[in-house]
Amino acid sequence: MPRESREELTKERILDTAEVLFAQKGYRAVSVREITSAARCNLAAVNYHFGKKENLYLEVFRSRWVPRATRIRESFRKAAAGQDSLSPPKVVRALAQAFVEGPLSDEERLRHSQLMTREMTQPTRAFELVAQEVIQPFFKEFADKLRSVQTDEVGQEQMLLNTFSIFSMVLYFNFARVAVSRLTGREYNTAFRARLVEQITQFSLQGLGVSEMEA
Amino acid sequence: MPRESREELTKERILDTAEVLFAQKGYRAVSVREITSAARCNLAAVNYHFGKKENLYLEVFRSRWVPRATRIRESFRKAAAGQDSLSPPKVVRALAQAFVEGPLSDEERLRHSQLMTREMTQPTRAFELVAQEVIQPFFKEFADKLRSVQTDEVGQEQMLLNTFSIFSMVLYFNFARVAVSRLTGREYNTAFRARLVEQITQFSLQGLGVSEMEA
DNA sequence: TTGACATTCAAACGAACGTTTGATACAAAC
DNA sequence: GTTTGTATCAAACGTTCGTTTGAATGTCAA
Repeated sequence: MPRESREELTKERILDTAEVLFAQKGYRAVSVREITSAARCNLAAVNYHFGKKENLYLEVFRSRWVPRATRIRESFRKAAAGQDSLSPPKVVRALAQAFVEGPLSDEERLRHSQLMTREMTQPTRAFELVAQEVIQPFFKEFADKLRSVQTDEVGQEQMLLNTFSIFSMVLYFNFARVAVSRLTGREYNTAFRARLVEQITQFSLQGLGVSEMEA
Repeated sequence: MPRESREELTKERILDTAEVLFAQKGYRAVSVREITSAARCNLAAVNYHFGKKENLYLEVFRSRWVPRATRIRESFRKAAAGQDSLSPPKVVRALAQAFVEGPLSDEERLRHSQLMTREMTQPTRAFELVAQEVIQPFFKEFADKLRSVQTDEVGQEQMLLNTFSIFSMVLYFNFARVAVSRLTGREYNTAFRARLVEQITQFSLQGLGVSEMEA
């Protein structure tokens, strides 16, 4: 058996398994023994390939999470570019679709949101990676695109907060699916996900159907 | 020294300390030794007063989290009742204020959101308590109040999803404050919290300032 | 065939974990 | 004064943790 393929097989298997378990239970709740036995390899393999457990966690973000975030971003870019003429509703819908219906499988989407939510609630060293390489550039791209098609002038901070508002819904409907499912009584199937895209888009764009403002 | 006060002092000190640490680091990442040494009591005190670590975690929700959630709910009720005539903007603003500027101190608010977010992402036995005694009745009360002042008819599921959308922002701007602070460059002081209430209210009610819908 | 290198493995390391134990201190009840 | 029940304490329990070790195995170049 060729050397490289064998080496990579174990290493890749550990990364795949570790990502699933870290997303499900969090860093501390997953033991190295649990990872290696699920990945069908020896206990010492983690330390051999990654040095220590913490490095494995970082490598999961580098080699799995970031590429997947890039796929989402490209999906958004593609959905937005596919339109003849862009408008704010189309940009927002493209974002919601990329995240909720996008290129990921259902399991991937759940994992992705869980890992990201974990880093947002209690940042580790992986947060630097996530913030610099993914969140910041993505926010910038989305805000630029939205600004370019909006008629009225909107300040930079207002733009950023609007982006956060949209992202909060996108993330929430993914990571809190247990609570959402329980309270709505609906499973996260294709129909419900389409419904959520509609909800995020419409809610972001027309609020609660109230035109007059001020309390 | 009277019997009850001594007993309660230690027990209450453990609960206070445990809540802070569980909120900061999560259940698994906090050891019983860490709690008892921070609470200045003996290691065995946790098992004496609560039986085991898991029961302590549940008791934190029962005796600390739920009462605080009740205070928030009463704050919302009061803010909404204080108005002469209710309107959707006033109801939404009352909710955002109750959560972001409400009766809690800044540390309390952070703890509250962190514990809730943890239970939403990976529910434990505490989630049942939270869902039944707090989230469900609160959602119902908010939805009823909003429906009663809305002119047009809105379905029950639509109402629920709208509530989720608002709550997603409220929760997100609390629990993800590290990310929000980093990307906006603003601290979570009084001024910024007032700004966030404005953002949540306005965003919920008028969207992005776009009146025409459909993509 | 030999030597160098990469990978896997069973076994063990010390440290930290949740929990239990039995002694001690102390206030109230008899 | 003795008994009873509650709370605290130091110490130890057995288990699990992340990590290390050194031998065994396999692969390729010389």
